Amino acid sequence: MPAPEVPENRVPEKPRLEGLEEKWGARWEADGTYRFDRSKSRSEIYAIDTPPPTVSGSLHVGHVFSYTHTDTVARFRRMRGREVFYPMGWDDNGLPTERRVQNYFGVRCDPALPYDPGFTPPDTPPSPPVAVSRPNFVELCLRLTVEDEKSFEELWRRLGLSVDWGMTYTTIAPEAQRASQRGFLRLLAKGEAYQSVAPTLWDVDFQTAIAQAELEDRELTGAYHRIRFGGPDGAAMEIDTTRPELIPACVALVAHPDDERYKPLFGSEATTPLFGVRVPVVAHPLAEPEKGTGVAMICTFGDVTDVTWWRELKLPVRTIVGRDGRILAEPPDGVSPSGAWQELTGRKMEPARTRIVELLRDSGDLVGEPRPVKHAVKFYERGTKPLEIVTSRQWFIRTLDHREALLARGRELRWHPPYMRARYESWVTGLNSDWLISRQRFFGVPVPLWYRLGDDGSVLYEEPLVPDESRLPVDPSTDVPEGFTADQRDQPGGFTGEPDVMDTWATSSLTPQIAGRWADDPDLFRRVFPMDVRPQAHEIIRTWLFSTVVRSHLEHGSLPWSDAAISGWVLDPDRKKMSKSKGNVVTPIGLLDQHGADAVRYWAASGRPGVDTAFDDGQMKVGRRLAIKILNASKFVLSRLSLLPAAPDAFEGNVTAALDKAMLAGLASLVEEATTAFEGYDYARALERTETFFWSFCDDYLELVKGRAYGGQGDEAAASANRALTLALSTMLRLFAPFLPFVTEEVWSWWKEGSVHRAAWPDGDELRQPDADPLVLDVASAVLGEVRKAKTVAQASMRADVARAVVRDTPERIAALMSVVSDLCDAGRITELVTREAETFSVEVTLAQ
RNA sequence: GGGCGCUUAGCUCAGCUGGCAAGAGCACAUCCCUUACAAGGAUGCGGUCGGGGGUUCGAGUCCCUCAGCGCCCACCA
Repeated sequence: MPAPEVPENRVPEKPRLEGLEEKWGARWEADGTYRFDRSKSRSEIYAIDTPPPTVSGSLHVGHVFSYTHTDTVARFRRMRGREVFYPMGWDDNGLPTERRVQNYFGVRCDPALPYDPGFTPPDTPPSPPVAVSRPNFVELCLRLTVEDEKSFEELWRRLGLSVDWGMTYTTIAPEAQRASQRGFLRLLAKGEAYQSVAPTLWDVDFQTAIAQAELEDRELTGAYHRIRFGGPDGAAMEIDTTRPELIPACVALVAHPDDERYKPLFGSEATTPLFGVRVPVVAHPLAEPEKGTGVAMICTFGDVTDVTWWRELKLPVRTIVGRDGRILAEPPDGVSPSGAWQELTGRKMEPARTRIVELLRDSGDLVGEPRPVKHAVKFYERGTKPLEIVTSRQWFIRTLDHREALLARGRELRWHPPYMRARYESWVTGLNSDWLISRQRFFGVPVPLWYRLGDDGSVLYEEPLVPDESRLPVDPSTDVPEGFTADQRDQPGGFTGEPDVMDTWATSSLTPQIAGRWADDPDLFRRVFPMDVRPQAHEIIRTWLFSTVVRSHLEHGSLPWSDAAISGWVLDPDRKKMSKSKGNVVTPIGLLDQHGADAVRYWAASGRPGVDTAFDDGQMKVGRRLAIKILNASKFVLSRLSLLPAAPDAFEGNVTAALDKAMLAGLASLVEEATTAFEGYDYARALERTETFFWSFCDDYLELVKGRAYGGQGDEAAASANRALTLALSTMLRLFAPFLPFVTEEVWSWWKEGSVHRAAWPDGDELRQPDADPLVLDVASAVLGEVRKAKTVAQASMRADVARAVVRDTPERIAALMSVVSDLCDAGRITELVTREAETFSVEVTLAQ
């Protein structure tokens, strides 16, 4: 049978990985391969709530790791026939951007300054920094983030993320601000957002309030100071404290109600050393008799326990710490401005502590010497100084009232891996305050409110002026509330703008609403919400995941998504989390240059869901080798086939050989296993199984079938082999496509029309042959292995001829072996194959001379 | 203080509902230029599955307990 004319053989002579990323990246963009079709209905769509990376920093290996995980799932779902809604977002509002802009341009924001339309930043950052208005500052933030976002997009394209780049959002853009402000106003209308003047955690460097979710504990070395107070009965009362500088802020001494030592003193008064202020001795169950002397001083405010005591015992306030972290100029009520106060005022905490210890030692009120102690101190996670507690007016969203409902939402959500839910549970269970969303910062979404001013110029906070939703987004510092004119700003009887912005989480908690264009495109929103999956890292369960659940629960009465896929961290080889500060970060673009995108993705996809994974460039080399192997094996399968460029059915023919059927049966099981794994978000298992199958396919099946495929056993036998080979290749390419999008697309293009990434995910049922016996391939592989071993032991080439091979095995396996004798003899170059029944398997090999 | 996870070859890890005379890759050793692949291929060396106890015909796999590591949470004067 003469081979038909081949118009063009698309299999390259020497397949290479080089150039595939540029080639296919451009093609996917031109063809709109990953473009989202918004005409599809909710049930046809698979919607992903992509984490928007913080653009004021750089993408690191950890990002590459976790975004690859999501991309494999997106590609799987797309091939399964879902229309995948997979936008990218950039988180560009908030403190990180402010800090970067300050350093990059050498500016600082002064909200009191007027806007300067002609402002251009100096060429080199000046020191000290130039003060600029808030609108000027915001302009600079926008200018810098646009640049960052370009480079981020470039990296993601190199990595091969299958996002629709036409749907990108940013958290500072007007659309995001509109969604964020709308969400806030609706909570305000429902009474779920409220303002309160209360002691809150305060960062003295950033000079802003901090939410519970942004706290972290750090171990510091401090010292217990035993301090003598004047007791009510004339005797001394001693307390232990790590913060003696707060003595002037002391408002009471406290002991446990059942503490017999102090029971008689409750209700009487003690006197503070140095300041001579009389403070009550009170009882509260939080005081621990075993700790120190059993008596503690309550200050306003040294820590959150002080706040609890102060609130529950209705104590007065003696504020001594200012918002800049220094001791105030004016002493609190009852403290004399002369004497010890003069020694402390204006000092920061550390110097104040040093000084007051000297004073106490001089006055004889320090008992013994300070005893060093290691203790946990609360910090803002981005901060460098311990947090103080400052009384201020702040905005909150109610969470405590909804604790049970939020726990129920956590149980409704499907977690991958499931044990990650424990982190959510412990966070929600441990909530101790509502969600503080206002920040005294500049580059963020403004709290969209104004306040009426009284005739005396006082701010009437109780009467916020609310903009109509149609006006959003508004900036209260420049926009004017309905019914007022600009010249009434900050005038008695006029209005004033709310100066605060919302915390970045208050906006990013709405990523499903922002990406789905809740405020601007209700039709789209209905098609994508609630979404299918939130992929994210475990460290931000208490912030991003939690806050998103809160917003969706309060606004829509539902979960924001049905599944949460939690990824782990990348650890450096010393098992520490990779981070910039440790100086062990490898740049992602360098990795892609060195190993190639498919190889890097292979490493990433090998990391189990939720599991912290070691950075391992050995794995990337393995991934690269796998990609090369796919090129070469594909070339073998396709290159000699005469009908190559024609349609897939050019390889029509029946699979008749037992060996081919056995291989396809194994492949069918693989497809089912990979599908199940992917549906449970276990991409790593899908990859591992596919890879294992592929290597044994190459090592054993390909070797066994080679001679027959070339026509060594006649046309019909060759047809079976070639049919099975192409079927297997087509299947494996699709199984690998989510992981290795570039190399699979390349091979696909050699013989198929369209993108492999829009091809249908394989179906195990279509591969399975009715009378397949998997044993055939197993036995043949085992015998082939023994023959190879014999050749290796004899230090002979694999081409060496085998004069005679005696296979001993069970009758069942011998029967299976009989159906592949010709293939086996071809592959092993065996002249004579003899079988003997035996209990255990063995092969006796005699090489030809 | 409470909780979660991990502990399997030198290294990085699989091992899902108990059947494994314990697996992969890397590294290492020996051999092989074989027409898919020498930036390859073949073969091999290497582990009493953290310790102890229990359930079971049978445990890396289930239960108890101890230890180490990591993380999450906690009102840590």
